[in-house]
Amino acid sequence: MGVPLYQTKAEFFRTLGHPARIRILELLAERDHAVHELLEQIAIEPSNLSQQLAVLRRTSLVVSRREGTAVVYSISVPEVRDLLLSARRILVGLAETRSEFEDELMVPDRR
Amino acid sequence: MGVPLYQTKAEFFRTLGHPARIRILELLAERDHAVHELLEQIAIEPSNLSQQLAVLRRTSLVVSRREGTAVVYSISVPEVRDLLLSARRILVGLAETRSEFEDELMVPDRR
DNA sequence: TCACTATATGAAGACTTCTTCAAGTCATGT
DNA sequence: ACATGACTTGAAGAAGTCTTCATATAGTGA
Repeated sequence: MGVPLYQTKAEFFRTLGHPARIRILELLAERDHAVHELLEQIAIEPSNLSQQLAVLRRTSLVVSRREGTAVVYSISVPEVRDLLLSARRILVGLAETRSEFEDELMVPDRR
Repeated sequence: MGVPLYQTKAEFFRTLGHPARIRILELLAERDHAVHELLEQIAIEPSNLSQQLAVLRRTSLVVSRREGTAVVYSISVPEVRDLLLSARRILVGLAETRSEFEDELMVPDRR
């Protein structure tokens, strides 16, 4: 309480605002992954991956558990899937709008 | 198209990652607003508001038109509403998770 | 216990984003 | 033409985020 919702929302979106973190969430949306599995899919340094996982952990978007020698991550809020889908839809919409606009620019006199 | 989708998505979420921009989108999701109307609702300096509107314009999330002496903004992608709702749902979920956890901390020995 | 692999953390410089200030544009009424 | 109100823009320092490096910790098997 105290912190206004729009502030919290902004912080939330900011934690999604990084390519590696998006990829992590997309992979975890499919199924749980150990850190070394994420590392195979995402081309960044291990310590950088760890940092990004830490960001996601801080906001409780993911949780980790140790399994023997590996650490396995999973999404803690399944609704994140909807959000990522929503975002994709919006981006596709924006891309279309933009390319229509570019068409007009390319063929300006054609009705 | 060159730029990978997760990169584009990250940029998109980053443009949502600011309290003023969230408020702007929420207000515009209700109805179109002139800049001076936004200014009444959002407590920031006019030039700051303008900067934030510029960010939203650059990503084509909003469009502006001049109406006489005023400039009126509107949302260009209606799906943004779903996204904001999705986000709210997730945040509520997270808040609940966290407060359950805090309950455990406060009453640790009680089953 | 030691060496090894898997992962996390702290710190620092590079880089980006914010806020504010000063100055600029654009319509309107006089 | 000018003054005014409504907004925008560019620049600059402050504040925040990224990436990398060095170091730390936790299991595992020899």
